[in-house]
Amino acid sequence: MIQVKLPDGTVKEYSENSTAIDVAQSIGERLANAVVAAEVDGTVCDAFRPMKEISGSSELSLRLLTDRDAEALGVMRHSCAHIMARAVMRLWPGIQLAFGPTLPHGFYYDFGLEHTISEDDFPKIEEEMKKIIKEEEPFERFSLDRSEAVSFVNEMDQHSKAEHIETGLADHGQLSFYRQGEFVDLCRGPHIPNAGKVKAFKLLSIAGSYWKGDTGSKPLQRLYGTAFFSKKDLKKYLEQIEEAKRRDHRVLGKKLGLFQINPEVGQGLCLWLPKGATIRAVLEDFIKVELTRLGYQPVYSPHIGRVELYETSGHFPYYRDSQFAPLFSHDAGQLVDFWVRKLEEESLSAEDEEIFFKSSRVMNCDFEFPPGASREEKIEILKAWEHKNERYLLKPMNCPHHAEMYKAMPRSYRDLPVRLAEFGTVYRHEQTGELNGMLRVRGLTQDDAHIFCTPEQVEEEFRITLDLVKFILAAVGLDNFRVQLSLREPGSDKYVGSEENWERAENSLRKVLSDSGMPFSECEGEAAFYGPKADFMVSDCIGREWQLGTVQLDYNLPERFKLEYTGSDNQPHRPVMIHRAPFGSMERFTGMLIEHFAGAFPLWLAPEQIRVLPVSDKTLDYANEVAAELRKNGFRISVDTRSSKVNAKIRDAQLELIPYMFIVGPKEAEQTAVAVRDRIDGDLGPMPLADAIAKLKQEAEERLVRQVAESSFSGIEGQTEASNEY
RNA sequence: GCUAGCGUAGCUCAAUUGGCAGAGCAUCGGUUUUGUAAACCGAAGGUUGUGGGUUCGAUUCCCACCGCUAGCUCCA
Repeated sequence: MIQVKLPDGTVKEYSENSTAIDVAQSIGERLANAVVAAEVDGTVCDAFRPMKEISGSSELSLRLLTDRDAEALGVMRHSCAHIMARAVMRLWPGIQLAFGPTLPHGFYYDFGLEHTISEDDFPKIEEEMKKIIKEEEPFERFSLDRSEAVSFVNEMDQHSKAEHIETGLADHGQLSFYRQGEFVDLCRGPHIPNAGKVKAFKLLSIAGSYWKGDTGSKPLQRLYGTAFFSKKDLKKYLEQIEEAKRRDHRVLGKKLGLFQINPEVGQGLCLWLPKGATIRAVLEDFIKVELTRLGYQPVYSPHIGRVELYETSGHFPYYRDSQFAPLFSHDAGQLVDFWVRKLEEESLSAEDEEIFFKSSRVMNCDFEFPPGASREEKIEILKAWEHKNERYLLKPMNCPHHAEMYKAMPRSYRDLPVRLAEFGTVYRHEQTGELNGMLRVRGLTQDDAHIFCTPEQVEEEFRITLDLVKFILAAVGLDNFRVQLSLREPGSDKYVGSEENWERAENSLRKVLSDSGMPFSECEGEAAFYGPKADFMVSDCIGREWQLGTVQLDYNLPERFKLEYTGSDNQPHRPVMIHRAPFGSMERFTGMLIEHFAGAFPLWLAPEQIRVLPVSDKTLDYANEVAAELRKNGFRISVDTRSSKVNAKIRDAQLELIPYMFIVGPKEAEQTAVAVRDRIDGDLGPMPLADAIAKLKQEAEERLVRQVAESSFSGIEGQTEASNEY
């Protein structure tokens, strides 16, 4: 017998092999039908599996999960992924199963298949899935030991699964499988009792992927879908996706004339149109005031720098693939650069080298190879030539420039921390497929700064910086964020700096984050190679997380640039560098904000804050007087001088999401008043112009955020990347 | 870069099963002088992303390229 404790505290006895469904049965037939999964001793599991097997004890606690429990949704979605794979297998035999995990809003399944699935195939697949669901066949679980499992999956021709058992699951003695009809899959589970529990589902999209994410391995097809316990929930979800599309920053950016990314200008190169540029300028002014308050000093650096600068910092050639190609002042620069790389790769034939050499002569190069020169000697000669000629890189980051500025004068411990700030524009040659509106671009401006401090000051500087990021996010009402503390990967040698420094840095960051009370998670292996970092992950309206602000510790660059300060002991010491960017980049931050506000910016950020609407041409003169007064008070405004009806002018201003309209006619002109219309609350009635100005001035100065479009997805809870697979 | 899909007027979208490319909004010109979400009349706007091919004929079918979108990989 086993003792089962239920959530209400009652304890009941059941026979040895009882399942959660048996327990539900003993309570009532309807409950037994409603059970989707179970939670035994806090672990979500199959409702049809003997509870003792899960708990390992004869005394256990049980929670029955029905369609009202969030945990049940993830279980059902994973079962739906199996059903989808089964349907695809029926339609196109020979499918190679890979992985099929649950996602926050759905699921996917990766598989290899000769036939290329397109969206036209979705109805067919969905039809087959419906058939499977209608049959309500049960899911069954069984385990095999390692050797049995390998031969079992090989018998089924699922060789990827066999490989996974050998590699990824090397430490598992027993492997579990789930069978549903003719479909069997290596899977950790849990699953729903039978396919009939899936009440509403939809295939969403198809994409390419790779076995275990390795681009060098075999390509797979990834089929995305989602499932819910009711048709209503599914419909709601699909409507929310539509809503998310409507507030897409690319759509709004075009409609509101904020920015443009124009193929004629170049991929990923953002053109800030006047209205978008205004928002950016306001944000920059806002942050500049804070930086001055915190003792930062402004600096400027050019958009290009010598390649040698980045060789010193270590960014070249390490990040060569994601940088724009160097600019060479000598015609043969490109040739020699390529030549060196071919020699380094040892992939240059004698004939090709002869062509290179002839070409270099044509291009007036002055180097010679001594007879019988070795590969190394040739590289040395070519590199010496390169160093003699100018090579520039479009600035991929600002740090090396700031490091040089630190070195511009001798530093004493009394001067530290030195905080150098710059809105620095950098260029990165991101892969074409990575580009995404303003959120991922090739030319971006970081609200960058580097703090040079003593090791003892790190903690305090980190704390101040965290507060700054928090303050700035709060100012725009972005409060849906978490901090990710990125640490070393234990045992890896890809990091620079001493063990002691890393230990100290990681502990400092952890301590400050704990003290701050901010929610944070630790992530091993995500650190930069030069130090640990804290990244602000902010959620957008379609549940995507974007890394905005970042604070990073760096022990590497001070070393490479030989930065020093004189300590109180009159000895040279090495400072620590803190890289930080509260917005991340102006592009990404503004893009996020457009979606966050769904284009309806608060008064302090709105590109056009007030529009003056004369009722007719007869009050144009007064409208212009009002406009002059508003401009004098620093507002960004315009006057709608068209000869159309007030209704039309209001409609246009409303659609352009302008926070306030001042409507003026003969009545207002007589009393130096304005009829105020609020974008949110509508007509506020007439008030003296001076009062209206005072009211809006206050609202702008307080940076009041009155309206934040609700996040569409806030209502839907899902597991974050639950991996039901092994 | 990879996989799949898409590309028609400034914008949103029609149409052509291969046979003169069409509407609304925006724009421009006129009429209208207007009170809290769309006044009326008219005009203009296109080598259907680019380049090839098949065809009597291609915007439609085929190929390549460019760009966009979703996802993968990447993000100092």
